[in-house]
Amino acid sequence: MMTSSKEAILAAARQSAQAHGYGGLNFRDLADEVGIKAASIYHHFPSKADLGVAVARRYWEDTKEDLYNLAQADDPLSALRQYPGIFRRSLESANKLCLCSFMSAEYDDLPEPVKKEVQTFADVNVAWLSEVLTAAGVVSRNKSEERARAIFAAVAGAQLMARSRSDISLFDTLIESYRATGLLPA
Amino acid sequence: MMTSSKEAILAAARQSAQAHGYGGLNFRDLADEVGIKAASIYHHFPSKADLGVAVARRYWEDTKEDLYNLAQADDPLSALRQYPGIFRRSLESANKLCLCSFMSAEYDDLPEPVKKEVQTFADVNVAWLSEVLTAAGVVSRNKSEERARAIFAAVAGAQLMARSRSDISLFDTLIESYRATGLLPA
DNA sequence: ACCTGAACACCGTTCAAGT
DNA sequence: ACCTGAACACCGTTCAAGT
Repeated sequence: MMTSSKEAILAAARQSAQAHGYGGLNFRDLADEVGIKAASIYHHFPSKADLGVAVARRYWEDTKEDLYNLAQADDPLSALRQYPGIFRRSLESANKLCLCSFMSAEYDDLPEPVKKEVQTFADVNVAWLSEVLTAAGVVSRNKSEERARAIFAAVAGAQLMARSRSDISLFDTLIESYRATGLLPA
Repeated sequence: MMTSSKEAILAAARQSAQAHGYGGLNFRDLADEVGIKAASIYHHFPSKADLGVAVARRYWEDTKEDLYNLAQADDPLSALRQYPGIFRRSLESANKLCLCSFMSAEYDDLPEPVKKEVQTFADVNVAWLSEVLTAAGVVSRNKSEERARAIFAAVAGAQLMARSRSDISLFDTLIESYRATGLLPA
């Protein structure tokens, strides 16, 4: 299976951005990883902003597919209960953060088109949660989006806190607390 | 009222770190703001790591005092209801993030002593919440710390999401949702 | 199309010198 | 004590030029 330089750059950039953010993303290390020179990256992505857009877009596209598969494979309530697992997997993978959480922190220094992709990531999550919450009968349709936002923000916060202690079990405990208090369905 | 250079550096560094993170903090811009030269900062802080430690420590010290005052001025339940206001004020101030949320994202690239201060910030918040939750009779003592962590993580997540849309009203809505679901007392 | 050398801008840091 | 100009080594970013 042949992997193009462009795809290899995209994959490496995603890993780096989840660990070091958009600001911490650097072309020399990225190039080393891919096996080309830093300047060569500019042939595939005209600027760092373009790379940032491509990485963030691919990120929400992949997440959207994961969420779709989750909803296909299971009933709404089961799918909902597995949702935090997506954020857990980032922590399992070298204590990495959701790309869009990191970029939300970096909001002030993000090129405008990158900001848009970050917001789309949130939109994709909220739309999916909203749909599944309604289908599972957890909330009425007119309250589902508000609840979806609350869940998304809280799960992202749990991931951030767990990362700051390199402690996945803390993430699990937080999610359990969200269930115990009623933010997430038990 | 005379402000020493050291205090001025500390204040400016805090503002910058809340907007751009530890990585985005740079001595030349900082010096400009204070009205001295970059090299002069080293007279007060021997290295960037030392400045980072000082900023983070001062940050949790100030927060600890704010929390103490909050608990002094009001009954436990009122104090608890005002807790999210601390995070709201950062957003009001040029859409800034909690310093320690930003540094949690940057965890991989933080000097070890800075990581410690970031964790202390979380500890201070959790200890205060735990105390107030118990005093307000919201939870039993043996469950208060778990609940305190959940609230801290969720409120930090709400601030992060609101920042990514530059929308304080989103923060307010999220907090209201936490109240409606029972994570926070109504 | 795909890649690179070399330059540019900027960073944290140091240090001898100035007040 | 407190500050600075100038320099250092390094690194991210860019572009004109190579194949």
